[in-house]
Amino acid sequence: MDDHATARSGYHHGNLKEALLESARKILEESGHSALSLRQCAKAVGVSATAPQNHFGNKSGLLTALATQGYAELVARMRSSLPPDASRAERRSAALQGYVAFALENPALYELMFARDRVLADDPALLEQVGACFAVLADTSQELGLFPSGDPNLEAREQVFVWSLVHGYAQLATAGRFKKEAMKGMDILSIFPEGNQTG
Amino acid sequence: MDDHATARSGYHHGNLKEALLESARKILEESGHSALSLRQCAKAVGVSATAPQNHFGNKSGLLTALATQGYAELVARMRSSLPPDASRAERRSAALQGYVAFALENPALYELMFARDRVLADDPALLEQVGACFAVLADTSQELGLFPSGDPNLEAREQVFVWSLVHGYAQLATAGRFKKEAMKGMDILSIFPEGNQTG
DNA sequence: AGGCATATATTTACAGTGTAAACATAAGGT
DNA sequence: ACCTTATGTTTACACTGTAAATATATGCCT
Repeated sequence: MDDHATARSGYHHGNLKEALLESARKILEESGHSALSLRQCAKAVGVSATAPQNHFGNKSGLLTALATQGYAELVARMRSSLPPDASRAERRSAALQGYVAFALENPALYELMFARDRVLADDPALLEQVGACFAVLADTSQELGLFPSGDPNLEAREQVFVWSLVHGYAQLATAGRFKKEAMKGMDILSIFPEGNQTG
Repeated sequence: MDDHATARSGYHHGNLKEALLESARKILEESGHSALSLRQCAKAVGVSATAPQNHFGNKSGLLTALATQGYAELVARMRSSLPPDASRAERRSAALQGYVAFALENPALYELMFARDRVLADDPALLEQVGACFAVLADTSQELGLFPSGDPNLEAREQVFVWSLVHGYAQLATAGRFKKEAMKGMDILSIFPEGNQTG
C-alpha cells in the first residue's frame, strides 16, 4: 500500500531502521549514553526487544550508524549557508563556527563520534563521512600564515593545528571545563590566532 | 601483624581499594572500557563479586577514583624533570609534551577523564586534581604573544587556546584520526604557533 | 581482659542488558 | 502456486550493577 516511511501492516514495521535510529538519538541526548540500550530503543518504537538485531547486528552496529549520521550532519553544518564565492577565510570561519555549534547542540552524539571503543572504526560508511568531515577542515585549513612558509610539511601542520584546536575547544566546551565567567563573549573564532592575512 | 599494603588474613584483604584500582586500570588499558566491570575487577583481585561496593559505592565511584588518579598522574607528568629556574616557555614546552605523552600512554584512561557521563563530575577529590591540572596549564599559558596585548580578556583567551589545542591534539592522536604519513616528525610543539617571544 | 560499634567482605536475590538460536510472518521474484 | 529472502518474535542464557541480609575481623572504650 503506502510504499514509504511509516508503513505499518501490523507485523512488519516498514521503516524500523530509521525509527530505531531516531529513538536512539533521542535517548542519547535526553538521557545520556548510559541509558541507551537496544531494548529501550525497541520499546520506544513499539517493537520486540531483539528486533534491532536484524538491522544493526549488534549494539556497536547501532552506535556506528549513529556516529555516521552525526558526521554527515556535522559536514552539513560546516557547509551551511555559505555563498559559493566565499573566500577561504570566510569558509574557515563558517566551518569552525558550524563545527562548534553542532558539538554544543549534540554533546552526547559528539562524544560518541570520537569514542575509541564503542564504534566499529573501520565501517565503510562511517569512514566515508569521517573523510568528508576532515576534507572540509583540510580545505579551510590552508594559508593560515601561522607557520614558516618554507616548511615542506606546511599543509599537514596547518590541518593538524586546525583540527586539534577546534576539536579540543568543542569537547572542552561541551564538557563544561571552561569557567563560565571567563567565557563571556569568547568563542572558537576569538581564540583563533590571526596570521598575516588581512581578515 | 603487617600493618600496611598487602595484608591478608584470609577474610580481610587489607588493601582492597588500591588493589581494585590497580586491576581496574589494567583491565581498562588492556581490554578497553567495555571490558571493565566491577565483577571482573573483583575476580582479578580474588575477592567476592560485590566487594567493590564497600569501597566505591557503585561503578561511577570506581571510575571517578580512576579519573582522579589519572589527573594526578597527568599533573606529575607535566611537571616532571623541570629545573626550578626554567623559563615560562620552557615550562610550557615540558607541560605540553608531558600532557600528550600521558594521553598516548593511557588512551583509555585519558578518554575516561573527559567523559561526560561516566564520572561523578562534582566529586571533591576529582575536582581538586582537575583544578591542579588546569592550574599548570594556566601558568604556562601566559605571554603567548598570539593575541592583541590590549585585550582585557587576554589571559582567559590564552588559557582556552592552549587547553583546546593540547587536548584536541591529544585526543585526535590517541583516536588515530591523523594520517600516519603526515605525522612524521610532527608533535604538539611543532603545531604550536610561534608568538613574538624569542623561543 | 571483656564487650560493643564499626569496617570489611560474603552471600543471596533481582532487574536490565546483549546476543544467539529457533521460529513466525510478510514480501518478492520465478 | 512455490520457493527464497527479509523482517519480527519468542525463548534462552550469561553477564552486569546494585540492594539487602549476613558473616567476620578490627578498633576502641572501660
